[in-house]
Amino acid sequence: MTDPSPATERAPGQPAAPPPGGLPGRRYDPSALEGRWYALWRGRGYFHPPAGEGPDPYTIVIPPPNVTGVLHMGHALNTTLQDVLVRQRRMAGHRALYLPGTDHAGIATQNVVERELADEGLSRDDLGREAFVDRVWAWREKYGDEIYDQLMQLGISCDWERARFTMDPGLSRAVREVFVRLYDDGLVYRGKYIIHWCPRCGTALSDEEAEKHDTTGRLYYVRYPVHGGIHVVVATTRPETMLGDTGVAVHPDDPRFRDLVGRTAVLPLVGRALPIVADDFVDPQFGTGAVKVTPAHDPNDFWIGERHGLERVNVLNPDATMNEAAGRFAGLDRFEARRQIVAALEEEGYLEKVEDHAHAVGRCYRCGTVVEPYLSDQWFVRMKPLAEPALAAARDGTLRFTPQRWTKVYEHWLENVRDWCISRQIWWGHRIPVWTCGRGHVFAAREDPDRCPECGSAELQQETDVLDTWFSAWLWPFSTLGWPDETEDLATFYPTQTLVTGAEILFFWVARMVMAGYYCTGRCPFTDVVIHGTVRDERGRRMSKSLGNGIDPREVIAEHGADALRFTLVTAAPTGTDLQLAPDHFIAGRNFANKLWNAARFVFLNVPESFAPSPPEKARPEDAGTDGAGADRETAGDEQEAVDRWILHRLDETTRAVDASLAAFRIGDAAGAIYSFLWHDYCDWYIEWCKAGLDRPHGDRTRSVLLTGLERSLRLLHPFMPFITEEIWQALPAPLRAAESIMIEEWPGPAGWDYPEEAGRVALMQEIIGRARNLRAEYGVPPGRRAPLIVAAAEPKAREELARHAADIARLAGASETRVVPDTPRGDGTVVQVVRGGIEVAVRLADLVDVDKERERLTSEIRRTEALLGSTRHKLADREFIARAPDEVVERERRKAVDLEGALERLNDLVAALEPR
RNA sequence: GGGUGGUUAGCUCAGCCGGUUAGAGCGCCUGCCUCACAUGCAGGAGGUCGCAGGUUCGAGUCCUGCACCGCCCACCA
Repeated sequence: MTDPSPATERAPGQPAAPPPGGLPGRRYDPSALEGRWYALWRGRGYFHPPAGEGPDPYTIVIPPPNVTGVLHMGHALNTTLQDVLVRQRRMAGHRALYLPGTDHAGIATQNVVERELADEGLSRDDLGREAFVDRVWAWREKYGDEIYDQLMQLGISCDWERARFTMDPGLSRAVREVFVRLYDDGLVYRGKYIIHWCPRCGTALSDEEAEKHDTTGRLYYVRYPVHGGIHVVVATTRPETMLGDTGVAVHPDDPRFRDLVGRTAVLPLVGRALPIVADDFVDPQFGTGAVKVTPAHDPNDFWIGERHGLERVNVLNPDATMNEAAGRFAGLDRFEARRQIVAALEEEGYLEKVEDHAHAVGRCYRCGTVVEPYLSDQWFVRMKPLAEPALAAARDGTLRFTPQRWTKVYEHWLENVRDWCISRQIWWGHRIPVWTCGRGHVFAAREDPDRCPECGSAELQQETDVLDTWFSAWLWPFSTLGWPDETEDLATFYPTQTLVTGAEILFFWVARMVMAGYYCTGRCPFTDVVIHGTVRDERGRRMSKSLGNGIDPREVIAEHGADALRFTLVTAAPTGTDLQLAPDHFIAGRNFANKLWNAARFVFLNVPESFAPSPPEKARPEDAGTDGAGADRETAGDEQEAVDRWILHRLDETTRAVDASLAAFRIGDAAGAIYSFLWHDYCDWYIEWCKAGLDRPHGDRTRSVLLTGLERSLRLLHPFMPFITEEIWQALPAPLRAAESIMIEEWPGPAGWDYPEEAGRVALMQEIIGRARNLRAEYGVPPGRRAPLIVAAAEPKAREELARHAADIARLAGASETRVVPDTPRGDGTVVQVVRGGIEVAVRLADLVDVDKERERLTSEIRRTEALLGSTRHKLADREFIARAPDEVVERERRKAVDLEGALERLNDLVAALEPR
């Protein structure tokens, strides 16, 4: 960050960065000023709202990025959207808190440090638990705040004094508090169930952490002999698990197997006797209608086994190699075992057939390894009771989703929620606060205990597992504010208002936060959940490190500035659907910044430093009145007044549009409205109009409007492009600046500039000018050539109005003068364009171009075009060409032909127009 | 299997309560270095709104069905 002192030392009203009377350069250069402003804002405490009594708070908590992370486009989008909302509310007078922080990301971080260790030829076991955890902490100390620097570069207005980390002492205390409460309430339990096991990470995962990937696998049909020469055929996708089979199940009503129920099958390769049981779970339609039952390796089989008292035989080691129960296959990796078992089955005549089979395979969300359903002792949270208030909140509107459709997804998950496996067999994280004493008493405790509360035994053993990283994340909205203590921060800023996130963590995080919010604080932790899309590359692929298709936000900032990045991201993000981004897109944001910069330069060049702007008046009732009254009054106005009023009217319209869009979280629309106003209304029309208006009698009024328009636009734009708006705003005349920074300046509301009559009139003139420009372009009029523009209007009133603006119309249309007449002259080579409301514009071609020369030019152009079209058509008729040329070349030729046909038609029309009628 | 989003210009997308001639940005074509900006200005070309029905005076817009693409969920091994 750059030293802020140059900006702070500036005397009031004396902008230091831009030289007095103007802004430097024809191109906006963000590189130097962004860091300077950020340091200044932060130094002045704008990011740090006080707790306690005061104006309405507005709180957003950041979805804490993984401490291992570097800023990617997803973060840039997510945090920019949040920052827009926070900055806008801050300007609107709220005590806006944007609370930042990072997540310890248990498995992910442990993996990173383990990889680092591996490079040194070490494993975590070489270090031991304590040393390893120290090592992770050291890693965090070194790299953990990197993402903060990156967020600062983005201009995110987070309260860094309130930054939190999920393993902070305070948050760790909150984790323990919740765990113990849940434990005491009977909502946490321990048990031996089938969970998702990642053999690479060596830990259990929650259902959500096992990502389902559609895969084409194989379905193996295996014959299991039953005594008496008959056999039963079962189908399996994981033949290696058959070594753990302890039964065969069929549907109770299936006539094919009625006689088999109660008998035993023999497990091939192993020889174990398998009871054949009848169970409703079995689908007679699928496979052969008979299922091998492997209670230790399949959740369904586990429950079948429970119902029928089948043995559980675990054949896998935690690293997914076969264990000693696998007999001669022991020691093999699961997939190698699969190959060998299939081969053995085939050899021994047990394999009936193999079919391709599409199914979903779970993979570890951290390392991508195929997870194994695995029987083990784990800790779970009973979710049903917690889900109820969370579900009610969505149903009764306490909790709203934007876009709304996510409500259903959220509800569906909660309605079918299953218990949450929260224990992880890793070392980095919150260790489960449960102890067992020497006499077997098990208890949970908020503080590390000295002795067993039941028997006083000092021989205590703490659980070795740590908690799922989401077990701290689900407390985030209140643990960060001091909970379980009744802090002032908590009282002031909780519940929060808006949660902005991607859909991919709706279940992991959002739904669970709502559950924890109700359970711990009795309140919904936020009122609005805004779901934005995923950032994809130009081919629609998710941006990711492994694909190498990511665009690094830091590079975009370095090249184009943070404002350009923010603006492009926000405008490219449609509400709730994914956004595709090519690197070029950021040029649009950069260009807009440059456009604004130069508009400001124009204003400063045309307003003397000493100029004292007077605020534009509000419309009085008669201004906005009926046609008659308005028109009467208008006859009194000067020629620039309508345009001055028009731009103010448009500014108010824009202000309302921005407010409406932001209120509906259509943040891109809000940015688009400001863009369109600034570029197309303010720059393209108003500034051009003003170039004459400034020298007219009411030039100072126009100067005031020019300044007002710029100043209010800057405020509207500030949440989106904080740096450039501050830089320009600081160069404005002092009377326009109430606050010391635009960041804390008042958010503009509509100012009562309702001038629909003038707005309509200017729109008409824009159209007239547009038609006139079109005539010039169509007939290839050389730039310097001026000729009278004829504007015909039947209505006397309309003629009167148009006559008042004749000079501006002529100037902006590039005409020598504007002749306002009752009827359009016909014949004599006069060409006409219809505007609307009975108004037409016309020029005499002979005034503009040499008709004979033009006819000649057009004729030769027609000949050239015809020749080109001929050869293109010839090509397209050539079978050889069609067959051999690449598709896109043929397609290009096709389009070329269409274009040429259109051009030819136009040229012929033009020639016809040259002839006097 | 269930759910859900999409299909509109060459590309990326708007299009809200059904209502003028379907819009924007980028790209493309033509002409301009007009003293705020060539990161710009002006003009222009380009669309059977996925397909088929239906409702309606009127349909990108509402309804039904279909197709394709995507995402989420799911205990048929």
